This record gives sequence, C-alpha cells and structure tokens, in this order.
Amino acid sequence: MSPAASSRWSPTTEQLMILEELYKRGIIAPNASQIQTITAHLSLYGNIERKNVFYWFQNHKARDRQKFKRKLIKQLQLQLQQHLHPPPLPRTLSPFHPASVPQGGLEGTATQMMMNHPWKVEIPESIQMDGVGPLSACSSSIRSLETLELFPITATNHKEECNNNNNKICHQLISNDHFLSL
Amino acid sequence: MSPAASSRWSPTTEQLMILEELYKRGIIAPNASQIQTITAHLSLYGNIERKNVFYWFQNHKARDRQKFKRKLIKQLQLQLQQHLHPPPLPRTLSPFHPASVPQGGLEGTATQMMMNHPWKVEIPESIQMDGVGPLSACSSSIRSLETLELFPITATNHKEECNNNNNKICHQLISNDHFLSL
DNA sequence: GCAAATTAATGATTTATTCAAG
DNA sequence: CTTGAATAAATCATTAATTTGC
Repeated sequence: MSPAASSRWSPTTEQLMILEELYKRGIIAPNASQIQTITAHLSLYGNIERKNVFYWFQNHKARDRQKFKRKLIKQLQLQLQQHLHPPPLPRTLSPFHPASVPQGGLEGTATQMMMNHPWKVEIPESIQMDGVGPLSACSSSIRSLETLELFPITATNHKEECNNNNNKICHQLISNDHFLSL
Repeated sequence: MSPAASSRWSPTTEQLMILEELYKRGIIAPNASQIQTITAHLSLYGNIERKNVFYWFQNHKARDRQKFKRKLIKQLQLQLQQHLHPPPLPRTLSPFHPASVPQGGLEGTATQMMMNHPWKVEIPESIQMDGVGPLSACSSSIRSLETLELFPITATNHKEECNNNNNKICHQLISNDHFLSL
C-alpha cells in the first residue's frame, strides 16, 4: 500500500485530540505562524500539511457555531411552546429559575465563549513568511509537549486581554499575516 | 519616500489593463501556478504580490456577478412593469424580439460567459509549490507579452475543451493545487 | 459476520459579506 | 464610492459510521 493513497487528510486520534485541546484553550483562528507551529508539531503524529490545520480550525469554528445556534433555536422554541401551553408547575418558580435560562456547559462540549470574538488578538509580530518566506521562526516553542502541555503559542487564553487598554494597537496587527501559507 | 509606504496594493494602469484582458479572455479563477506566472509578469510594471493577484480575480469575479445580477433584476422589474402597464406598441412584436431577451453585450463589459463555470479545467501538473515550495515552474512562458499577447497560460479559451472526450481525466487533477501560495 | 446500501461527519472549495484604505 | 483585503457562510465531495439483508 502506498502511504499516500487517500485524497484527503484524515487526522489521527492524537492529532485530533491536540487540535481540540488547542481549540478549547482559545486557539480559534490561528494565524500563519501559529499554523506553522501546530503543523510542525502534529506532523510528529502523522502526515499533515499547513492547509489541513487551517481548514480544520475554520471548519471547527463554523460548525461549533452552528451547533450553538441550533441549540439556542431549540431552546427558544421550547420556551415558546411552554409559553403557549404552560405545563402545571409548582407556583413558586421565578423567571430566574435555571430552567428558563440557557445555562452553559449543557453537554460538556466547548460551547462557551462564543459570539463577540475578542479572538482578534494577534501576536505583535509582523512576520512576513509570505510565499518564498523561509518559514523560520517559531520552532523554539516546539518540543514542549510530551506532558500534554500543548506548546503555549504565546496567545490568548484570558478572554479579555487587549479589549481594555489599547485596542487600537491590538487591532490591525493582523494585516499581511493571515492566509499566505497553506 | 520608502518604496513600501502604502498599506495596500494599488495596481498601476498597465497592471490593471492586463488583468482585465486576462479576465476577459477567460482567466476567471487562476490556480496557483497561473497566479505565479501572472504575478511575475505584472511585477515588471510595479510592485505586486501573489495574493494581490489572487484577491483581484476573486473580487473582480464577484463584483462582475453582482453587476450582472443587478442588471437582470432591473430588467425583470422593467418587464414586470411593462406587463402591468403595457405601453402602446406596434402590434407585430414577437416574444423573441430582442427587447424581451436579456441580450449579452449590454455595455461592452465582460458580462458574457457567466454561470456554468467550465473553468474547472486545470493544467495537468500536480506541482506542489506548497509552503517551502521553490515556486519554480512557469517562468518560461514569461516574456511573451510585449505585443499584448498576454502569455497564454495553457488554459481555457475555447469554452469546451475537455468536457467532451476524457472529462474523467480533466476532473480531479485539481486536488492540491489551489490555494497554497498567497 | 460481511459487504452493499444509506446516512452522518467532516475535509476542502467556492461564494457572499464585511471592513477599511484611498 | 470604489475596491483591496479578510472573514464567514454555504456548498461540494469524500470518507467513516451505521444500517440492512443475507
């Protein structure tokens, strides 16, 4: 069997686990150098290209949102139905009862921190790496996994980081860095 | 003035002319190597990057379609109005009269050959060029302009070329070639 | 058990929308 | 107002789950 018989990448279990862990930790839309690092790391566990990583995050984000929206809709429909046909309830049920609030952690999946993406925060590096770029940089943080520590890619775990003080600086540091690789 | 003082590319007149000519000739969504070639060529007339070429074609295609759609809608509205308030017309007007057909070439713009994109035809080269790729290839066809001949990128001017005989071969040669560069 | 047939997930592209420079 | 750049949504296509009949 040739080792590249498939037309599309399918992640190994380990790769998948790492990707999901990264996502849960806040790497939602990695930039070029992050992608490079992640790819390098995951290639220890099987064939993988940068574009695979890119696509994975893109799709995961989108489908996570879909799931979230669907849940919201379902809940709203339920609420509506209950509004029309109120079931016999114990009298002392305030509108703040957990049953009428879309509480987070509904299933253990990563359906928290959604909408209002303050994930625009980027690493203040206007690295080029574009096209002929030597794709150097970011190879020192590699080799820090091993204990499932998931090589800290510098970025964005505390949901608010830039949005307070100097969001003018944080914004628009993204510029040329985004697509490019693949 | 530093030669890279602007934050975004703005095409020179010559670059724009060439791009539009290419578009009119059927290069609607160039693949990686086409982009490479075009970029190399256009860089003779000013600074330009691959991603500029990519984005230009993407936007041009999209906005051309927008224009087309808007025109169609407008015409349909007109027809509808005329249906409701039929103006005094000469009796002998068949439904095939040009006035009732959205005829092409309404303005000289490239509003023909739209929809039904058989532009999927690609060059049968599964060149990689990905990331570290040496971005070689396709530098031989360069230097054939000069007489506005617009360096024939191998592809797709006669709308039907592959769709007849061996479309199984033509199809699925696309695979890994598309994004990558930028 | 085990393939053929269906369905569900998900990798990869394309298209539409949005943001912001000029 | 136009248009380069970037992101998100929609769509296509292939692979994995799964069902089903034998």
